Amino acid sequence: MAKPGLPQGTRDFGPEVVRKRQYIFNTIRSVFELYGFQPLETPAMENLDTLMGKYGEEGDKLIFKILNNGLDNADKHEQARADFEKVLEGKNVKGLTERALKYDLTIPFARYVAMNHGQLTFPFKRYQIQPVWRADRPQRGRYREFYQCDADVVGSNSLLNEVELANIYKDVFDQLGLTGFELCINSRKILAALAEYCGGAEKMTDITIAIDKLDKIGLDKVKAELAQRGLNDDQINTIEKYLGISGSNEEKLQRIGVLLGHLETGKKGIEELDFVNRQCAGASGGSLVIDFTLARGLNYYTGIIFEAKAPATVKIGSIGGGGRYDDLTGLFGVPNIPGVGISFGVDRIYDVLEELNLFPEGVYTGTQVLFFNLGAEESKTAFTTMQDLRKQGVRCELYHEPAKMNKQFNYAEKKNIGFAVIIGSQEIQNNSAVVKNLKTGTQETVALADLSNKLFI
RNA sequence: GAGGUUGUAGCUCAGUUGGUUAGAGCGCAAGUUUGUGGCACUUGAGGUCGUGGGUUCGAGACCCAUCAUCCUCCCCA
Repeated sequence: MAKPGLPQGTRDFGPEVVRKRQYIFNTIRSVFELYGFQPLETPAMENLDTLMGKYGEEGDKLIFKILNNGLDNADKHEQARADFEKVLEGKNVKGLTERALKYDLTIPFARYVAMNHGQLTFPFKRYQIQPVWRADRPQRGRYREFYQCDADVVGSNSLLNEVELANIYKDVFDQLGLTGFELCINSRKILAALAEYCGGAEKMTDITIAIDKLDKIGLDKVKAELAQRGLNDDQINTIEKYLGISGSNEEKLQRIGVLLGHLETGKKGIEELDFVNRQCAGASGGSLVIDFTLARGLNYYTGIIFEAKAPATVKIGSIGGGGRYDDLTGLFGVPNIPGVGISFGVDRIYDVLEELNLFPEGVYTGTQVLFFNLGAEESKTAFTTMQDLRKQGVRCELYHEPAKMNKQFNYAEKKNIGFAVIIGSQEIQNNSAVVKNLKTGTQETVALADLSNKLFI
């Protein structure tokens, strides 16, 4: 028999880990609900052509494709072989792969909105917490299956939505105790204006990809990359000026105005940032940072973009991101539905909380009371007593077989159970039970009838 | 897609320039203790050294291949 194993980049989650993950999910979900977002779920798989071409050239390569069933059918052999030849040339063929695992939650959501826009009440605010898959090479903080938690508002152009989303980030990270996170914000319009100003509007993607790496590789390497991507010295000098902008949010806005304020798109972008910055200043404190180097890879963003960064001490980088897309459903034939959304990367948030030791004690609690099993007769009484407690909402279990107390204590210890209820022959005679607090070691004898009045915490 | 790292007990890892019977800690089981745990002590179980070839009198160690893993780049959460 082959050794059991997991597909690369996937993980099992044991009981403790699930509890901790649930803690994160619940925190995020409750904040989403608090802001009036409604839940949505979409299938694990989508039609391949729903996904292809939405994430850029690199993204297409990272989509997990699903091999069609029934290819071994003799009638289809010839067609399958021909199709395979095409795949070897790097093409996608419906005959072989019609479906794919979803790559993110935004495109499936756009597909859903496009299919249901007639029935939806706009603005439609939905949140979605589901796994997504990427055929990436796994490494630190990067998996092939991971969860995203998205919240999007579609059908509204108001920048108030951006403000709300920024505050959701703050609320969630505050509740998780993750002080020191940074919410970086920029506008694609400013990036577009920069490209336009350089005289290379069509080079916007090249420019954004390069400058996004500034904090990672440094100015010199960014300039080298810009040159390699076909920008001339003049253009690079302008970009260097742009990247050199620093100071407080207000100072940055003032300085970018000098550089790009004369351009229509630039002016708009600055107004957007200014509005969000002002609105958040009171509410969300100092966590909002205007960062002109923030670019984000996904092509469909058109306005404000967000990126939540873990505290610098944890070298894990982005723990969430999002932005505005003016015409997402246009890709699916339904134009003029604007939207803005954000995403939390739970797997990375988990790693950050773990590293900073921020999980609260409470997440580890499971069973509250272990009933000892001291024999066939004794365990009958224990069982009925236990069922009474369960009706009161106390989480209980009965040791699965008669055993030495030693063993049963150890079991309780391992499972971090707070109380033992011991019912032996003596207790049965007196209609009582011994309740022992396993943390403190103190114990008392309680009448069976009074047991349900006890608080096992 | 490119580059590198590591694979030895359930887990974390030692294992010298190639040499007889492959070790430790933790965990597990039993006992000291037949109704009171955590500690301590004693004893025990558990390995085809990732897999397949090769070099050698002799390979856990050296060579080749292969699989897996983790990490870096690309890109991303």
